[in-house]
Amino acid sequence: MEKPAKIRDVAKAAGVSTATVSRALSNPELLTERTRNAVFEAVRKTGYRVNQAARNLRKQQSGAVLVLVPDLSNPFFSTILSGINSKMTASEYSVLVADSSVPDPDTPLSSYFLNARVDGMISLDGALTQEELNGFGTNSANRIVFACEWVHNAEFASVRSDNMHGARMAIQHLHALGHRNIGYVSGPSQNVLTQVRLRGVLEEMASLTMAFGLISGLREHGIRVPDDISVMGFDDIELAEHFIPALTTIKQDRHMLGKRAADHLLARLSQEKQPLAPLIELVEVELVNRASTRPI
Amino acid sequence: MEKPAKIRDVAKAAGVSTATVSRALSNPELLTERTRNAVFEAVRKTGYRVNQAARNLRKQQSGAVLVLVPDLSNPFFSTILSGINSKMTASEYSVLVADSSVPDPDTPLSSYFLNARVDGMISLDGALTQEELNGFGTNSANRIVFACEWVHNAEFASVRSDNMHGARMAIQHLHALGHRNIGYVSGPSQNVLTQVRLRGVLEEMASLTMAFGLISGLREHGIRVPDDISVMGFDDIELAEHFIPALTTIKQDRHMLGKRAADHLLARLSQEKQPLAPLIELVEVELVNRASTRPI
DNA sequence: CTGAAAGCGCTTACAG
DNA sequence: CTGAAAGCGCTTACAG
Repeated sequence: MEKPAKIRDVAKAAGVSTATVSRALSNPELLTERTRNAVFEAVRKTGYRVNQAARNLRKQQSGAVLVLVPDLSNPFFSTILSGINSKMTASEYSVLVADSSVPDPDTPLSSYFLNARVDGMISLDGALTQEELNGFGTNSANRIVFACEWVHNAEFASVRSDNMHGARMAIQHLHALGHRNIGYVSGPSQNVLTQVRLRGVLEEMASLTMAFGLISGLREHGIRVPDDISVMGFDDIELAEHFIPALTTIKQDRHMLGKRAADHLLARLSQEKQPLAPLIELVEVELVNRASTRPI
Repeated sequence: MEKPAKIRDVAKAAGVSTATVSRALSNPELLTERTRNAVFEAVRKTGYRVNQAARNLRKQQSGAVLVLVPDLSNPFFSTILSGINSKMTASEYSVLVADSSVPDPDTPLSSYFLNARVDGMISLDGALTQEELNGFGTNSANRIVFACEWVHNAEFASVRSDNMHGARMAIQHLHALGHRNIGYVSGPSQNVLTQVRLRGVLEEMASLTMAFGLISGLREHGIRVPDDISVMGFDDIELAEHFIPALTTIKQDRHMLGKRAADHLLARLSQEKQPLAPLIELVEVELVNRASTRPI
C-alpha cells in the first residue's frame, strides 16, 4: 500500500530537478539523451504516473470535453456519441457526458465551463436556449460544435446530414418505381414549435419509428406494404433491416456525424487564438433499398 | 473579456480571508450569518465560480467516475449508461465514458485511475482480464462496480438481472399456453468461450435480435409465428413491440441496472476507509406478453 | 541543456 | 468564529 510516486520522487531517483523530469515527459527533445534516459529509468523504477489534475491546473485546462446528448438511452444519439468517442479516444481529451433529459437545477450546463471542468462541448441538442448559450461566455463559439442538431444562432459550427439530398433521393426512388401519389409523414420544419416536435420524434427513435408505426397502422386497416403502398424511412437504425417488411430508408451516417464534429472541436481547441469562421459541414446520406418499396 | 474571479477576489470584495470564503461555500454553518452573507454578496458581485480542478487537486480527488461500455452505439448498453447518468447527475461526480471496442494502446484503462482522472468506475464489460483488473491497484474493490456483466473474480460488487427467475417465467408462460416442446436458442453460459460469444450477441443487439432473426428465418421456411410456433425473447429493447408480430419477452430493467450500480459506487466512494463486503444485487425481470406467443 | 523558484486556485490543519 | 500559512503535484518563464 505505497503512496504513488510524485515528480519529486522521480527527480530524486534520477538525480535531476523536477523541471527536468517534467521536460523529459513533455518535451524530451530538450534534454540530452543521457539525462533523458536517466529520467526514463527513474520513472520505470518508481512506477511514476503523472497526476492529470495537477498538470491541468497548472496548464489552465481541464483535459476533458463535454458531450451533451438529448437522451442517452436513444440509439439515434448514442451512435453519434460513439463516433465522437472514437475520435476523442485518440486525443488527449477525456469524454464527459450529460443528458439534457435529466434535469439538474443545481448544475446548469454552463457550469461545466465556468467551473473549469471541460475545455469544449459537442452538443447533439439543438434546443438550447439563447440564455443557456450566453452562459457559456464570450469565447464559446470556439469551444462548442453542434452535431446532427443545431441552433439557429449562426456563430456555432455544426455538422449535419445532407437532409436535402436525402429527401431528393427518396422522391426520385419512389418516382422511378412508378409512384405518382407520394405522401410525406413528418414533423420537422424550421419553426420553433416543430423543432420541439422534431425533438419528440427523435426521442421516440427517429423518424424510422414513424415508418414502423405507419406500416403497423396501415396493416391494421388491411392495407399491405409494399403490395398496396410503398413506405420508406429516413434514418437507418439497426433494426430497419429486421423489420418485416425490411424498410427502405435514407441512411444517415450517425457515426460519421460524431467523428466529424469531434474533428472540428479538436481543431478549434488546438488553435483558439483567433476566432474561427463558423462552419456548416454536410455529411452524405445514402439510399438503402429493401422490401418496403416496390414498383407499382 | 474579464478574467474569471478567483477566491482571492471574493475575499478582497468581502473583506475576509480566502479561508473564510472557502468555508462559506463548503461549510457555511461554521460562519456567523453576518460573515456568510458578506461572502455570498461578494460571490454574487464578482460572479465567482469555484475552479473544480484546483479544488480536486487540493482534496486529492478527481470528482469523476468512469463508465466502461462494451459498445456505446448499442442501445442495450447505452440504456444502462443512461440509468447510471441519471444518478450521477444528482451527485457531485461527473461521468466520463470509455468504449472497450475502441482500442487505445496509449491509454490503458488503469491509467484513468493511475493518472488520477477518476475516483471510481462502473464497468458494463465483463470481459476484463485479470491483468487489467490488477492494474487498478489494491483498493480497486472499493472503487469498481459491475453492472449487467461481471467478472468471476469475486471481490467486485455487481448488479445483474435476475436471469434465473426470467428463464423460469418464460418456461412457465409457454407451458401454461400448452407448449410441451420448448427449444432454447442462446449462447451464454459460464465458461470463458461462451462469455466471448455472449459479448458478441450483446454487440449484435442482445438476444432479442436472435428472436427477430429466428422469426425471419422461420418465416423464410414457411413457418408462421405465432400460428405454427410461439417465440419469445429475453430483453425488451425498444422495438420489440413494433416488430411484427410484437414479441413476447422477458424484460430486463436496464435503466435500473445502471441506477443501482451508480448507487453502490457512490456508497463505496463515500466510505472507502474499511473495505466493503462484496455484493451481488439482482434486479427483477418481468414478462411482457405480446403477440409472438399464443395457446397451442 | 538544466535548475531554483514561482505559481496554477483551491482547502485545511493550526493557532488564536 | 476567523486568519496566516502550508501545500495538493505539477509546468514554465527566467537565469545561467
